[in-house]
Amino acid sequence: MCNKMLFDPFLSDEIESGIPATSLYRLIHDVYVLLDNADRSVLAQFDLTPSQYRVLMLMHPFEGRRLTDLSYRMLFARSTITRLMDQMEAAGLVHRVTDPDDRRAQRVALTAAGADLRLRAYTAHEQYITECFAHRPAPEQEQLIQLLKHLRTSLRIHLGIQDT
Amino acid sequence: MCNKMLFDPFLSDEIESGIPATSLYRLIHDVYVLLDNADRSVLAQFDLTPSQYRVLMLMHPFEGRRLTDLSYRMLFARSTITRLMDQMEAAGLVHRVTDPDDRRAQRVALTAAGADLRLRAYTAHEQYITECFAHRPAPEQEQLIQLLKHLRTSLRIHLGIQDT
DNA sequence: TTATGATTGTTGCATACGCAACAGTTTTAT
DNA sequence: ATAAAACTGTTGCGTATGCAACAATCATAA
Repeated sequence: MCNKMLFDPFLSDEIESGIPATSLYRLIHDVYVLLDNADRSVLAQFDLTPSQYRVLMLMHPFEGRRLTDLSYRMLFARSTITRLMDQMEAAGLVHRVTDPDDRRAQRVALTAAGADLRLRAYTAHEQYITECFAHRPAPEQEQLIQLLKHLRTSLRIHLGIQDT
Repeated sequence: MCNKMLFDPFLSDEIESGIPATSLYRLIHDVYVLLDNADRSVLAQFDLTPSQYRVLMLMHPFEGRRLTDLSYRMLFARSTITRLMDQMEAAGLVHRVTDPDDRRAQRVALTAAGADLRLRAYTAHEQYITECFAHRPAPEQEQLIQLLKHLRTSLRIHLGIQDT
């Protein structure tokens, strides 16, 4: 992690287009990278990587979740989910249960410790994120949310299905 | 890469807050991931990874750039830049020159092949990105750009300096 | 001037992730 | 009923990245 105030990952001295799509793309990238870097430090306090945090948030508090289900939702390869679950199971956050209806499948569910960490991490993370955005007025945030929701929907439709 | 229409990385059945900051955070994440996945396939046509593409765009067409400079701009570790440059030098896209003013430093500059690829990749990528966003009306795109610019500035200020 | 500290790029090591292959299981087609 | 296809989770392997340590060089202080 190498930060100075100079962060400007896309400023090309030559190609600096005024093309809206490219500007938009760069902005989303920059904002994501900034947030991701910040995330890491907050979640490290709970010994969680961003991926572990995300999958923790996806766990149903009571029912188990299928690994494949998680991989679809996170856009991760199944093997990555397997390893994430290995880690989190070793850390005592989740436990695997074989699915009674499908003997191929596993279901992973939160342990008590997992549910506890989930809540604590969420609380801290949510507070941190709120601070990050606190410097922009509330109506602006709301407007951004609406616009990004439209964009996300549009992208999901436009970028159809691929395969493993 | 494991896509189905089901992409929903943050939909937690239990914790689904209406907190604006969290929604905003999730949206930015989701949009970034969608775009990043799409990126990869476009850039692969030029044998470029997203990182290689980014650093290519950062290269000055004539002058050399310091590796440290690139690492700051990309928020990458210096070692990562070293290896990126190793690859791109091997591919004949850039070449290293020792800095005459500072014998510690290297400057990397585009080769003719690098400049050529840079332009071709940029053109294709820009066109693709434009298509991705084409489903949202232009004024909406402009509005998003303005809001994200504010946000990026705010984040850069708020998330100050760390160190390696 | 010299000694101490900072900076530059590189390398070794660890981690996170995707892809391909696999065996076990279920589903579908014939 | 059975063969073919699809799906599930796992493992091996390759790649991308960060961190820590390092030598060479520069900058600063005494």
